[in-house]
Amino acid sequence: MSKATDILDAALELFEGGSYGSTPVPALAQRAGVGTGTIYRHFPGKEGVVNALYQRWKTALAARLLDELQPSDPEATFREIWRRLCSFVIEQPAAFAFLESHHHQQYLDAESRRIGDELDTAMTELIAIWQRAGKVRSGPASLMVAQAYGGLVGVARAHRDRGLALPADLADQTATGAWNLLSLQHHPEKENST
Amino acid sequence: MSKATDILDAALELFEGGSYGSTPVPALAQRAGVGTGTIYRHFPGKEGVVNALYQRWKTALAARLLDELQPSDPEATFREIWRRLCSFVIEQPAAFAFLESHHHQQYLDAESRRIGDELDTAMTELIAIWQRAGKVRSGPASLMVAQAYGGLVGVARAHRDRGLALPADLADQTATGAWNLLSLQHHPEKENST
Amino acid sequence: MSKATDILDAALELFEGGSYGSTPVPALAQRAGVGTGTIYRHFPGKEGVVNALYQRWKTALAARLLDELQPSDPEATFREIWRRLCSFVIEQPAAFAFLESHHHQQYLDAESRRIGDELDTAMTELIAIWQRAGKVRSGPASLMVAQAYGGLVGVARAHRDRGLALPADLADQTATGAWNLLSLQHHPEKENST
Amino acid sequence: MSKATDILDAALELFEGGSYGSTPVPALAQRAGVGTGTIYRHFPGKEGVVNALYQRWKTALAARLLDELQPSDPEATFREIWRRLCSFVIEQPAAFAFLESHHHQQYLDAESRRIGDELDTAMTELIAIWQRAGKVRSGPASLMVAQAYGGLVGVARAHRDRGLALPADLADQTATGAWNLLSLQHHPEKENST
DNA sequence: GATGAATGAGGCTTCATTCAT
DNA sequence: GATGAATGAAGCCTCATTCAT
Repeated sequence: MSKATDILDAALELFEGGSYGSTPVPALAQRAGVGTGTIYRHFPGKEGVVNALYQRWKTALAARLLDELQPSDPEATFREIWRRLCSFVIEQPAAFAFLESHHHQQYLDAESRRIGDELDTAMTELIAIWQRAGKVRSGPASLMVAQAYGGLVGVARAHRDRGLALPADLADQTATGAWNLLSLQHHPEKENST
Repeated sequence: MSKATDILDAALELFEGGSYGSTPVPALAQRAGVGTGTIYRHFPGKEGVVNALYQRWKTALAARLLDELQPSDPEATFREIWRRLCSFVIEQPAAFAFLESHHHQQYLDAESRRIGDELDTAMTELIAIWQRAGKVRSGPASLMVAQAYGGLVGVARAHRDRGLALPADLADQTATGAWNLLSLQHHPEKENST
Repeated sequence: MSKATDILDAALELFEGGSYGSTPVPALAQRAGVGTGTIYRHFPGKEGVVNALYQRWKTALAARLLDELQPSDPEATFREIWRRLCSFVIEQPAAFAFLESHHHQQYLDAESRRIGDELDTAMTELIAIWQRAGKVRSGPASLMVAQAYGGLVGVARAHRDRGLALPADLADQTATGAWNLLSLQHHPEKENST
Repeated sequence: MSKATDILDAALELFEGGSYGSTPVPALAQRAGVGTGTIYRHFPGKEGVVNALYQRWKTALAARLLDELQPSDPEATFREIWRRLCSFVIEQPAAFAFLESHHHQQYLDAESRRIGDELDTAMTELIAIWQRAGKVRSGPASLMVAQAYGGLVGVARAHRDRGLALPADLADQTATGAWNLLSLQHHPEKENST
């Protein structure tokens, strides 16, 4: 199985920036240190590689965020999830960037999409529960998740594209702001006045 | 010049989801209602089209955000920019999605990259100024920009990928949270206690 | 349409001997005097070429054998069909050899198989009618067709493979023998004695 | 040497229909119940297998037809050969089909071609002798052999391709017709009249 | 001797670009 | 200026063969 792992590791390096479409299979093989044909002994084809890679890391991310999560009050739970998410981003920025830049791409198969949606759904449902408990403001839960999660995606992309350093206390710097996206009431009447 | 505009409009529809690499030029020509050869009378090639499209919309976005911006206090200025940004997302979600999914792609030329960075830089400098004025918390300005801006990108992607409705008061729902990402102090010591 | 015809003509020359599987598409393009990509503008692919070729010649053969066939007594009708068949073999030996060496090959599509079976069926039914009229001996009609027709296939293959000359009076030399395959009673009791 | 025989038996099953070109060596190995590499311990390669198979069965066929053939008058001799030929077709239809569909294919080596031609030549010379003895009509002997032999090939192909049953008395049903192909005079002047 | 994972040359096909009309 | 048929370089993939086990 070492060859399959080598191939997936090489694929992560090469596909990370969204260059799946423009990376030839021989280039992937060379980076993995195997022959071109070896790719096809371990995966059904190029799409098989990108789907295996997506599933591998999306599963790892979901496990990281949700495994053995202790029940607690909403804000503490959110901060714990956020801390885990930031630790994943810091430890695996390439994998995180890959997952985001390949989300909902047309070459992902049904299983990849299912796994991808599963995490989204779990997060959105958590928010909805907290809304019913009065701990999160009203409004579309999926919009809040998208904004909070997207903020961290933006940070990861800035790291990859422009070399932004990821501080060790990333969670500390961003958790309060992220939680406020969910909990703080907005003041539409005031925002429209000048 | 109507043909060139038709081509760029067709390109926006086809490239939006990141399918630049897998869209054949003849398909672009057909969608634009012109002959294949006509593409090459108006653009140097396929990369020429995507670069022109990127520059067109990045320029439009920058103009929308910054033109005739009245000097005001930081929070009001931020809210005004945010309102303009949300109006752009709502009016041109395809263009916004295109800009994000093609950010820093390898086929973008130097001019496209320059224009892309220009807006990032302008935003980051604005934050830095506000930091020096004590209106924004300390920390890496580019990280804050990345998180706030990325949050809206996440919303736009959820709209495109999962059909999330973009509410008319999107700016109202998100501006306060976004501003807090920049202004609120975080409390690292508390986050580590439970 | 000239290019499509050029391609089919080249394909007949190259595929004739059963070498469909081992003829590269670029070789076919070169023989046809076109670029490799041009094949794919006129046919869905390599299998599309061999199917179009099969249907073209099988249709031509069927038309040659059956069009405007005057009703007559069985032997005269058989001799007329045989004469037409031999004229086809003499005029188009390559096409006849191609049809036989590709009969029932796995890459033939449903339409090709249908056309191929159609001619077989028409011939077998004609024999069956003549059997009921008492003009052809009893026994499996399809076996008789296979033997008579196969005899001419053997001649065509000997022409192709070993340079056997096809005499202008091929029909005269072979028609009586072919008719006797259908009409003469055999004498099993005598054949088994020594 | 059992492994070599297993490989040849598997090759006969797989190559019979003309699918030599499209059958991968690993598939052949699997059907034979041996490892892929084992093929190369017993044969020089894929072409070595098909040539060995061709020579094995062509030799077997020639031996069947000619061994211990008692001198007799031409018709009796022909009927004996024909009876042996039909028994081969009935007992080994796959081998007979294989021999015919691979006749004169380009991947056959010199030895295979020599053995293949040898049987053709022996038959043609027998006819020529009978012609000089006045027992067979005048005309190209190789054409007569081709037609008679080809008739049986047609029957065997109809068996394989369309499921035609091979009757136990195949020789009885076909021998007289086949002999008449050689012996009966044709009547060209009559065939042209109506 | 037997194996089958690994290889890479070569096959089929796509598509960005050209150019005669 | 506009067109789209033609092109061929380059991509994905197969499979005959090898060789370390």
